[in-house]
Formats: sequence, C-alpha cells, structure tokens
Amino acid sequence: MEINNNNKPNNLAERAIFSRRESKFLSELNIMQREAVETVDGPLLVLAGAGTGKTRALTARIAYLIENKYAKPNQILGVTFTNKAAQEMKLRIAKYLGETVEGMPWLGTFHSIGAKILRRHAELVKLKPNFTILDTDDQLRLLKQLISFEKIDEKRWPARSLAGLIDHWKNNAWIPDKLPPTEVNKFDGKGQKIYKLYQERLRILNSVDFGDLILFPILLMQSNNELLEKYHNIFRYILVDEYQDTNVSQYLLLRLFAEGHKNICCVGDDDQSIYGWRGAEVKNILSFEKDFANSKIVRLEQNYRSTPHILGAASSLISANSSRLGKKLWTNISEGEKVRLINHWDGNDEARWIGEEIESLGFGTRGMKPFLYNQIALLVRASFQMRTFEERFIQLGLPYRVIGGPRFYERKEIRDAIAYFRASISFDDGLAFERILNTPKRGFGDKSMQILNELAREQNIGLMSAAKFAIDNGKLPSKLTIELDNLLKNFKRWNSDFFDKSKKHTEVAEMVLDESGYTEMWQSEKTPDSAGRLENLKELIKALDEFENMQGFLEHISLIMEMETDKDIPKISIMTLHAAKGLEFPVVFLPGWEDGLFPSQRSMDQKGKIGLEEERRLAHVGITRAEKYCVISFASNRRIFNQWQNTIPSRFINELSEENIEILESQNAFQSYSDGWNRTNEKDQILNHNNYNSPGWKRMSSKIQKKNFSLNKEFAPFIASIPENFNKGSRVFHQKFGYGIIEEINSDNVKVIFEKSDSKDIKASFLIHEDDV
DNA sequence: CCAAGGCCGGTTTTT
DNA sequence: CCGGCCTTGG
Repeated sequence: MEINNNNKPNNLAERAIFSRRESKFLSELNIMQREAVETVDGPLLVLAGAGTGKTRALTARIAYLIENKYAKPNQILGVTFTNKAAQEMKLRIAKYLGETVEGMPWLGTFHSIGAKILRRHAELVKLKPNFTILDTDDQLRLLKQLISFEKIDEKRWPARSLAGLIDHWKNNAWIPDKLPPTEVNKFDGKGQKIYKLYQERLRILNSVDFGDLILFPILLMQSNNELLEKYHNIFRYILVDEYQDTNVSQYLLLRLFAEGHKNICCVGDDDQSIYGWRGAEVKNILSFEKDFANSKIVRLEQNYRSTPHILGAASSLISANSSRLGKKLWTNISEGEKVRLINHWDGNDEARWIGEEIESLGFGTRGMKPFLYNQIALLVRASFQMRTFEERFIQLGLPYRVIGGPRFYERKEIRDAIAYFRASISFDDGLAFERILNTPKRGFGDKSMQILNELAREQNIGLMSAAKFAIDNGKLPSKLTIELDNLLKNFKRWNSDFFDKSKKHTEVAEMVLDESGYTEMWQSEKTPDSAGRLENLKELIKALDEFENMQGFLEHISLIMEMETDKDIPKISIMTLHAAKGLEFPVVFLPGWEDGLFPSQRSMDQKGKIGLEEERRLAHVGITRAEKYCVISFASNRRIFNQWQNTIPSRFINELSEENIEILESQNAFQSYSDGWNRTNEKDQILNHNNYNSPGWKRMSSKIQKKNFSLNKEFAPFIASIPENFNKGSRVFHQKFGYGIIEEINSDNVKVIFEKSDSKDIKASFLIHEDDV
C-alpha cells in the first residue's frame, strides 16, 4: 500500500528518529489515518465518520508534527469545541510523545483561544486586559436594563430573545454598523440601536460576552495587518476538530490565520452536524474544497466502535438525509447484538423498564457479560425527559449522574461568591457588583438600585463608580450612604489583598466571604439546603486552590462551567444527545423516539426539512455512541405540560433497516385505543393512571411480576456459588461501593474491605472480580 | 423595604 | 411541575 511520503524528512539522522517514533504511534493507525497524519502541508479535510478514530488521527498528527520538527508545540494552533476534548487531546499527545511534552499554549476551545488573543491586545478594542467574560446571567441582566431604558415592553420583547439575536449577529461576524438591512429593525425596530448600546455598555463594564471572544479577534486581525502577520508566524500549523460545528465567525477567524502557511487541517463529519441552531454552518464543511485552494480530502470510514448491527441501523437512518458528502462506514468487528426496539405504554413505564433492564445488565443478561454502570448511558432529546428517569433510578438505588445538568458554577451561592471576587478584582465589573450589592441584605431595594443605574448611565460609568458618585453627591439616604461607603472601602481592601503577592488568594477569598457577611447569611438561614450551600462554598475554595491567583481562576470558570465531581463509583450517565457527541458507551438507551419530541416539533416548524435533517443527524449521533448494545424506545402516551398526550412513533423508527433491529416484547397497551382510554376525559386518565387502576397497567404489572420471578430464578445458580477466582485478597468490584479486597469467604457470603467505604459482608453474586470488570 | 403567596407562562439543544 | 414576576400585607 502506498502512503504519501512526500513530507518525510530526508537527512539520515531525522529519518532515524522518524523510524523510531513511527513504531510508537504511526503503527497503530490504518492507511487512511496515516494519510491524514502524514499529509502535512496544505489544506486538508479529514472526513471522519463516527467511531473512526478521529481523535486518534488528530492527536497523532500533532505528535507527528512535533516529533518531526515541522513545528514546535507552541507553533500549533489546535481548536476544539469543548474543554473536555482539548483536555483529552493534550493527554493523548503527551502519551504519544512521552511524559516530557510541555503544554501547548494554543490548544484549546475557540473561546479560550479567542480570549487569550484578546487579552494580549485588549487596548486595541478599548478594553483593559483584565476584562471579564460575562455569562448568560449577567448578559441578561444587562440587556434587561437596556430594554427598560429604551422603554420597550419586556413582555413582548424578552431579554432572552434579544440575547439570542445578538448571539446570532455575532456568530455571523456582524458588528452593529454592518448589520444587514434585514436585521436592523428586528426587536421592535430597535435592534441595531440596542446592539450598539449594549456593546458600548460592555466596554464601560470592561466586559465581553461569548460572541466577542471570536468577533473581536476577527476585527483585530482584519484591521491590523502587522498583528495578523505576527500570528501567521506563530501558527505554522492549524488543526480544527469538529469542523462541521463552526459558525461563520469561527470560519472567518480560521481563514485569516490560515492565510499564512496555508497548513490547515480540519476534521469533521457532516453527518454529525447538530449545532445548526446556534449558528453552525454545515456549509463550511461542504465547501471546504472551494474555500481552501489545492486542498485534499481524506476519508476515515473504518469504524472501531460499534457492532455491525449498530452501524447498519445508524447508516440506514442517516441515508435518508439528502445533503451529505457521503461516507460508507464499515467495521470488521464480528457480529453482535441487534439494536433493540421497544414500545411502552407511557413515559413512566419506559423509565421503569429501562431501570430494570439496567439492573439486569449489571448482572449480565441477554447473553452478554455484566456491564458496569459507567458503561451505560441514557441519551435524551430534551432535558425535561431526564426527570422521570432520575426519579426511577433513585427509587431503585441506581447510581447515576446527569451530564450538563445543574452545574456547579451556576448555583446561586457560587455565583454570588464569584460576583464578590469579580468585583474585588475589577471595579469596572458593575454586573457583579449589582448582583451582590444587596446580598446579604443591606437595605438596597429597587429604588436605590434604580438611582445608581441611572447615574451610571448618565455619566457613562460603571456601577461602582456610580456608587462612589452617589456617596460624594448625596444621592442616597444617609443610611444607605454609610452602608455603601463601607462596602466600597471593603472592596478596595479586598482588591489590594488579592493583588498582594504575600497573601494567599484562597485565604483572601474566604476572608471576603466572611467579612462581607455572605457566609453568615447562609449560616443564619435555616432552610434545609443552606448547609449544602456552605459546603459548596467550601468546594469552591478548594477548586480555587488549584489556581495561581484569583484572575486565573476567574478566567477558568468563565470559560468552563463544569467541575469534576466524585467519580469513585461507576454511575449511569444521563445526558442530552447533544452532550453525548464525541463520547462512546458500551450500552446506550435512546428513549422518547416519538414524533414531535424526537424529531422535535419545534425544529421542524422553525427550519422545515433542514431542521428535520439535523434531527436525523442527532439520531445518528445517538445510535453511533453505542458499542455493543443499543435500545431505542418510544411510548404511546406522554405527559407534556402536565397533559397526557397520545403520541405516535418517531418517523426515524421506520427508517431503520429491519435486518439490524430486534423488536422486544413490550407490555404496551395499544389495545387501549379500544378499551375506553382514548376518549375519557383528561382528569379521569390522570386519576386512573395515578391510581394504577387502568386495564393496561394491571396487565402490565402482572407481566412485570412474572418477569421479576423468572429473573430471580435465572440468578439462582449464580448466587449459590462463589466464582473460582474469588480468593482471600482478591480485588473485587461492587456496583455501589466500588473496589475492595476480599477479607473472608464464608459459604456464599464474602467479607470485603472497600477502598472508599468500610468493610461489608456481601453476597458474592453482587461482586465482580477485577479481572472480569 | 421585604417576605410570602398567587398567578401566569413556558419548557431543545449551549461554547 | 417549576420558576419568574407581580401583588399584597407587614
């Protein structure tokens, strides 16, 4: 087989190095992956289907570039969409190159790289280098102010939709003065005006929003040739992950950078483009060849992840889409399970069934070895679907975690604390100041807040400066003036403490929370969750400890909203299909395949066929997450807006190729259409259902009982004996308690000392030998 | 100024 | 069923 060798170094010494390294990571690659790695110069598009080793190729490419001295680590621009992806890539590169790789400063998300560039040249766009990055909450607060200043009815023109609009404009790299005519008059005819005001206000607050992190670097590079050349010199090689998700702005920025060495390598999969709604342009990947002259395309089509049945089902589904570049995924993984399809009576039954199925999978069922809970994922279309499952799993005692759920940094107490830190670090950060001005209660209500905000606007200054002004000019009642003066003095002190190198930032942070009365506020509150909030604050300080200083930490959290939580116990992952992209699991459940829910009615209404195709890609992403076992389910009834609705199966179900599907026997009650359920009034339905009196439920519950019985029988022989490889000292695994060492064995009971818990007497059947895990 | 209670409206996906 | 927003009463 011929491989593109054009770019291999030629002198002997380098070739010697090359051949040595080659064995290290190139040998793990297939022909096409190698081509993606070794086609070093010029624009390259790698079309990589799901599970085809995209990340492997990408990281090998970076390692290859460094190893063969095409570029130093700091001359490679590597862009990903999530911090997780960036993190993983760094780890893998380090593994390829040995432990000695120094960090790659330009490997990160679009937004973090944008922020880095912008901090270096903030003055050029009239910002200070320590600008704050607003989160959605702050942004909304600011927009609300503007909307009310403009006397716009917020009921009809909500801040949220304005935020969406501005986001949309920034995704397209439209600055206020260059809005297309069609956009100018959106939002009650005042779109452009408010956009301008908003940017003006951001500048005064020394803040940027997410969109600015891409937009400003573009403006910088477009308006300053010298600067652009400087970056051309730095970025000798550019790599982009998930290219199908880039929006116009991101594309423009990449293009500006790529004009230098023209070494841009984009990796993506048009079939996994699922972010059209937030500005991603599939067009970018579809027109790569046109956009970058003399480009080359490499296709990765060998799938290493899924069984042929899973792959077959996914391929048949996605083939219903018309706008595709087209790929044929194949695998040489041998036959596995077919994709299962099951219908349920309603959402609760679906959750009940999946709960049971997961329990069975934990022991080994359907001829498969037992799975650990962290090998199992539940992927839903919309987050409201999660709750039913959570409730069910709690009842069953199944450990789970919600990915992308309520996030640590979004909790009230954490955001409050951070607002204190932000206002301490930057006196321009009026939004942070506004947030905590009356938290804890200091007697500032709507009235005084309004006075301050008006002052800020009149004088074109930030809220803290406005506060100072109000004190000096007696704009507030004396009581508030004293209070405010006190607070400002505190902030001054905290500020110098944070910048005092002899003081530890974590201690200053604790001091800020204590002296401001914030900790006390929670201590004196007796609601059940106030203790938890104090715990969270401690966690926050702990997280803070991992950073050099407060600025570093604030930068981190504005870009990363996630935090590592305990992962000692394997947990079922519950997440949206969107959040699942890039991940893989041995077992995947895909519930809720009903028309209107999935595909989502809203997507179809808004964007018609385009929307439907994106939904289909989402389904394709879902199925292709699965390695060994994939279950698709749909319910005949679902409660939406607290109303029971008859639902029809998702049109995607009929697009699955039959030979890859096995239909599981369900306890469904389609018959119910004729047994009086259909046209009874809503109340009766709910009543019936809650009381579990319906014929459908009775029928079902008897089946469940039978099923439980037979399950236990199946387990009987399993329970009776102790596996051969269980000995004193063996390391074993338990789904709930994690790993432990066997201390004693008596008949079928085993005493285990768990690493993360005490010792326990446990039936051997609940344990798995570590070798079998 | 604040806390509590009632009412309405909205629920896709997020760096 | 939840949260945001408004009204009401202290």
